[in-house]
Amino acid sequence: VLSPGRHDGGVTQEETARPLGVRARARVELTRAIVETARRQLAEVGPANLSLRAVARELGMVSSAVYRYVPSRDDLLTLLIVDAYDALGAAAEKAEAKVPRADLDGRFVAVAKAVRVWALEHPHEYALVYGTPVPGYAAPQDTIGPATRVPALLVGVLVDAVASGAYDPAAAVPVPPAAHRALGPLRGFVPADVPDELLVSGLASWATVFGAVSLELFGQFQNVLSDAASQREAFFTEAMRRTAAATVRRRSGEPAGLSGAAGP
Amino acid sequence: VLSPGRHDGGVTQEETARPLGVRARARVELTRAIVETARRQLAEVGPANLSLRAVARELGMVSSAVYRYVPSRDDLLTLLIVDAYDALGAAAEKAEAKVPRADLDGRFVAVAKAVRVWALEHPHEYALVYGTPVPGYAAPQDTIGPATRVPALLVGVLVDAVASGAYDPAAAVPVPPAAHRALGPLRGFVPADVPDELLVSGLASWATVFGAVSLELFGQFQNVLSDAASQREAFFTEAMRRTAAATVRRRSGEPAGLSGAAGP
DNA sequence: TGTACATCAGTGAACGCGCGTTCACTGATGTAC
DNA sequence: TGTACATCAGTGAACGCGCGTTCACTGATGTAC
Repeated sequence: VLSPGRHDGGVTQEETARPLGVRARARVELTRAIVETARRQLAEVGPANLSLRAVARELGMVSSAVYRYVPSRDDLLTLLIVDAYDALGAAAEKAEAKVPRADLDGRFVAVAKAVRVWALEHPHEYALVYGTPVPGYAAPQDTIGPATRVPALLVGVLVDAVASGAYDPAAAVPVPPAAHRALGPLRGFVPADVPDELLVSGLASWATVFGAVSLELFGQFQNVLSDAASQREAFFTEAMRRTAAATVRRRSGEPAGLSGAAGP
Repeated sequence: VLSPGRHDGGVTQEETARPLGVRARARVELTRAIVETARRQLAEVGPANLSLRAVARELGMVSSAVYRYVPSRDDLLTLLIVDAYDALGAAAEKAEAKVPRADLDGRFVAVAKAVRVWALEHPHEYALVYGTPVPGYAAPQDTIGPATRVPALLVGVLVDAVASGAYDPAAAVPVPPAAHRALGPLRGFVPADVPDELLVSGLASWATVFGAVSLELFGQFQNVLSDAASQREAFFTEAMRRTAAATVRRRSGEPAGLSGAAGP
């Protein structure tokens, strides 16, 4: 019943140096159980229908008891959002790490495919973080760190494209001033030798990944793509390959995915 | 109070040849008023919190009276979904029609910008159709027609790219067999001389458009892009321009947006 | 080692709210002769 | 043109449900002397 989760229930080894007593241990485990159960129910009924009372019911406790462990429904949502970002980020990182560093397109495609697979396996958790925001819920600071794990991988590919010389910054076409200014916050995380052009393309590719996953997951591919899972996967892979080729652009002269296709 | 809407309340001139009596006219107008009010409330509270009772309240009628006009909450949602698709489709068509036919990139960018502007102006209506599906609601057949208006514009651009010779089908790189098979349903609407490659790129661009809009609307660009509306618009435009250039590919030798950037 | 007190977990009832939908009924509007 | 009947709009009450959150309370576990 008390399966291990990804949370500590607010009591950490760091905070209390001495070994945990019976009560403290029970608190940690019950908090985990609550989050775990909430995640299970989230997967069943979706973010909108997730309720504290139902979680309490499944755990055999009275609804008010949950408030000993979680201050409110919103806080429970925050825990689940952080978990979802972390799980998705971990899946993407694992997939990306398996690809040789020099294979930039491969790394991008690996991230994209990992996102898609995770989303198909956890549709409601995906919807929780990338779908319509839960009404009345405002994401606190805690969520922004975990949220950046996937984008960080994509930025890594862009950085390596420049570092390895696969992309030639000197050939970059400048973006309009207003668009340049829009990139301000992102500049805080990206080295200056990655040109604006590459950032814009990178963000567009990010949009392509999540757009494709969301369109598929939210049913927009009905009557457009076949229902066969393997065919959809093949389509997605092909689309991402071409997106990668068009994003991580080669230096002049070298063959480049889509560009190469336009050649003689 | 009884403002004109986009619905007819189930009683059309075609069905009843004779001029509408007082009762029939009142029925039409009240049904319109209900849908109109529902749309207003949708814009305020979002799809999840839309309720029949609240609509009735605003119209000064008792909640059960609404059932004379709308069979159930789901049917009301369907009406709103159809309306949203139609409104978005109309906005996109209007913007696209202003661009010279030969300017393929311009047509794509016009559609993309229209989608974004409409989405920013009607965030909840956008979420209703492109966000997380409403739990427990299954979209009926009525919605698939209106849903295709925007994609149809993009397909039009692809078709014209081939027809005008801007894109050379002979140079197309074939897609893997499984991906080809995935495109089956879409093939029903697209001429055979549009190669698979172009369909894949087109769908990816579609994903880029809605991905970028959704990421922005659902808050994923926080800490990434500046908050300034004009800068965000400039970024979006630039991203879409480059996406268009990478999608509607030129025949060999001609300068092409991003490809041109890689040249000497 | 034992005792007195403080802390905490969990209970059960309640508050106040909102929802979709049904149903018997009244009274007005339309229709057929 | 007038009358009898059928249709329909809208009412008001009710059913049955679920939710988040608060609060006074009991009883068990921990802590300090």
